[in-house]
Amino acid sequence: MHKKIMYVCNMANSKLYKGSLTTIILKLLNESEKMYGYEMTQKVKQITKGELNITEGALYPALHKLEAEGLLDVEVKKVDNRLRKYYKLTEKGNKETVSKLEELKDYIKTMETFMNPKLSLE
Amino acid sequence: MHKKIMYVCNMANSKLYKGSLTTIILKLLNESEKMYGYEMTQKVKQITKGELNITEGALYPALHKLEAEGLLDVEVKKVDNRLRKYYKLTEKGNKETVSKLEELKDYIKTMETFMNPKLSLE
DNA sequence: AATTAATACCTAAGTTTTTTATGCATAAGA
DNA sequence: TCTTATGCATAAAAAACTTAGGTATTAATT
Repeated sequence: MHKKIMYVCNMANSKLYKGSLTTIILKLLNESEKMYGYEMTQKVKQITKGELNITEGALYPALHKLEAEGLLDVEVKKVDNRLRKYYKLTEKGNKETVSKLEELKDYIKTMETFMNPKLSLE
Repeated sequence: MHKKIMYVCNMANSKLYKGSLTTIILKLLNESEKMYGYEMTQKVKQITKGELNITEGALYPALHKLEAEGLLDVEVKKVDNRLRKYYKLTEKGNKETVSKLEELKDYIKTMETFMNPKLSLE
């Protein structure tokens, strides 16, 4: 009747993943053309070899928000008598993806500056 | 009497910096031995050429938390009749810094996997 | 001389994002 | 038959940050 509760490892135990979920979703859709939520959780787990597990409690609200903002389009399909909600990027979503990936690059560059501060200071 | 309100640019307009403030603080103290809060905001602005501005509303509570966790020690000094609270890493803080920088490296590596997914997938 | 900007600390309300903990339903496997 | 996997969802709580104040001293500008 009741589901067994077992949490594995959310967001790699690291707070750094906070704020990057949107970027991850957009990049996944940029690669795969169309995906459904559950598929994204599995794909991320696979790509990162289990290091990064996005939780459904974070994912679904995020998808709904992106849809409401006009960045994603949804298409519901029934496969094996089970519903799947396929998401894909809109025109606006494509632009936002480019911008988010730029931000990620900038973020990484900035944080690497902190890692090797000697290079940037006198 | 009243302070002019003028916000410049918080956290580089990017949500990605959420969750990285602690890492930034620890790394700054790892480099500089001891620093005070206001000095940190200026240092970060300088190092990132204005791209990243940490707000005091985020910084001070973060410093208090790190102190409460035993990662930082405080020493109050009066300079020019103005108070400064100098923070430095404790033994525990040094270890946490190593661990946080490891996490940052892992995070960057993982996110770069998303940027160049062809390399990691068949 | 008076106002503003800079230095230096602080906090509290509100927002956003994520975690945690559920809920429902079907299919597959042990 | 019971559990795991698939697939969606939400709601309360926690966490982190933004926004918007506040106090006080010193330096710079008007």
